[in-house]
Amino acid sequence: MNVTHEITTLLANELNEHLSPEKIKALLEVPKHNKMGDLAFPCFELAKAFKKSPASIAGELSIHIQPSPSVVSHIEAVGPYVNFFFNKASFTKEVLAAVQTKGNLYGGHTFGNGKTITMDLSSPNIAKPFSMGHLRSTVIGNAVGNILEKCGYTVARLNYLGDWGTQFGKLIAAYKLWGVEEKVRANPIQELLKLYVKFHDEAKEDPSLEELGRSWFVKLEQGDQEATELWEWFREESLHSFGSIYDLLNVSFDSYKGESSFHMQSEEILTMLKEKSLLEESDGALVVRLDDEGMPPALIQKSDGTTLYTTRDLAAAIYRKETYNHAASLYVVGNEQSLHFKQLRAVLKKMGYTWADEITHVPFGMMLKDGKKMSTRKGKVVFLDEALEKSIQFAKENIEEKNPDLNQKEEVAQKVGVGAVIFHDVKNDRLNDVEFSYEEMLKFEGGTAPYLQYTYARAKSILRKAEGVTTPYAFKEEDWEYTWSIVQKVATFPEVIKQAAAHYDPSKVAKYLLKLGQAFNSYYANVRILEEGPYLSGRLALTEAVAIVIWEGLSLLGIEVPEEM
RNA sequence: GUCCCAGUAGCUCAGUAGGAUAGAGCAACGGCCUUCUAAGCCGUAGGUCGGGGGUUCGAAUCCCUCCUGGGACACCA
Repeated sequence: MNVTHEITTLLANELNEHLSPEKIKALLEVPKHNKMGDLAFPCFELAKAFKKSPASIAGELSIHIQPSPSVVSHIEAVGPYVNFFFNKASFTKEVLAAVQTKGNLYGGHTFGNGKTITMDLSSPNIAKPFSMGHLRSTVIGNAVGNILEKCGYTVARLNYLGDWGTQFGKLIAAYKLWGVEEKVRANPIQELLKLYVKFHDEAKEDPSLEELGRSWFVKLEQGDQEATELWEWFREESLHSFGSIYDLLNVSFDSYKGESSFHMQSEEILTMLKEKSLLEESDGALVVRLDDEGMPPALIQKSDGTTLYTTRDLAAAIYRKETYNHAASLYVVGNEQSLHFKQLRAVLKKMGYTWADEITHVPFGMMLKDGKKMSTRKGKVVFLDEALEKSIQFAKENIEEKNPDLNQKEEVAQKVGVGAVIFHDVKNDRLNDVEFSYEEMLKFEGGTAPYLQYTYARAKSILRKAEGVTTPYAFKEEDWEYTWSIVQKVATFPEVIKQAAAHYDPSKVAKYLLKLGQAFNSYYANVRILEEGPYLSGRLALTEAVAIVIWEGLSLLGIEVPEEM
């Protein structure tokens, strides 16, 4: 896999006065079409130096350079490009050997060096149903965490529960006005949501309700017994209900410390801000001005003396640095909060924390309903547990139709159904808004998790029938088109992981897996794998490599993979 | 009003540290199951890359401007 290195060196020898090896390596690109080889060197930039056309430079280079035939089989000048064709046999051997020895560790890196990265992810609000919106943070965050771990980082997943704030004052007020204990006990989340929605509806007619809600929050922050008991009850019920969703999604956390854990520190924060003369009073509230950063001021304390989101986030950020001594602190939170995180970082910096730069907001687009943001207040949300249930049910129907004799149908249906939902959420660029649609989510063909799970199951089915995978890695001449397409992709897995980690972008892994899956399915349809003869071992090794990479790739995305389906 | 994100095939999206004929998947149409799981494979059709300028040998990609959609912008989170 050091073909690139070899080619770079040869080019550098030829061009040492004009281009550095680093520059050459950066210029090398993978051609768009297979017929153009495996690596290409564009000669445009050399045209001025040589006072020749790029095409003639390419022509000359292609003659002068003579790589070892065991690495590059031949070179072709096509227009302004020098195209290199790898020695497929030796390259393939190298790739397959690497996958076989490393197994599921293939594609990993060590550059993380054990350094700790904290991740704020999922962070649902208590007393509200887990919505499709929170799924994004959970699933994207979890996948990013897995990918970072694969790169050698230690990841601390922090579920910073939305369990504090004025909204709970409103909820308590609503419960006191209209709540029926038995109803809430029987169906806590649904009932609490009803109360919350009702509160906002009624508040439109009767603005004094807002005041009532705020006053209950004041009581809560002051430790009022009745308020605290109700809040604790709501919180407990919520955690219970979230737990089953996290089990289903196969996500776990290192901490469930929510916002409520940090409002007590607000006094310290205020003191520190005062000492640095950062605090200003404005309309009875306390703010930190950020004009010099071109930002609106950050509100730190409301005029009724209660804390705000930002106050608690400041305390939490400091706590995280002190507790985890992180090298980076990621916040997997919706794009609509980007101003908040800019302010958070700016305030921390003003407070003198140089590590404020370690804070990185990893934003993602919204889950939309009818082209608009979903709103809990208006009751306009899609509940995740319902969506998962539907998807699992659909997976069951598919099994009954396509493979009724399958073992462990329930378990497989769960993996497929949940996998489809997760994949649907991570396959596209984080920043894209997603219009929620069951039709889209319950698609089990084409670019979906079930497609990849199915591809894996087919590969495993073949490997089960074979008597183990051995060498030699030899390949039939007429199969190379299909074989090579797979080998190329398997070879780039490590680079894909690296890119995904660098951009905190799991969709790169998802896209990559789809390409690999397509290549293998095409191979499967055109090449008979289980055919006795001198090439059997090579085909099995290739099949195994694909299975390993798909399994590992899906696992990184947080998707479980059944052995059969 | 200010700032942020986005606009690529009928739909959902790739492709952006500028590069060779703009790619997938759905949907449509036509093929392929007496042989390794048809949740699959092969093929056909489908595009003034939102509009207009500019930089460049070369722009979906960089700059300017306009249009459209969404979001954020002081006592919600």
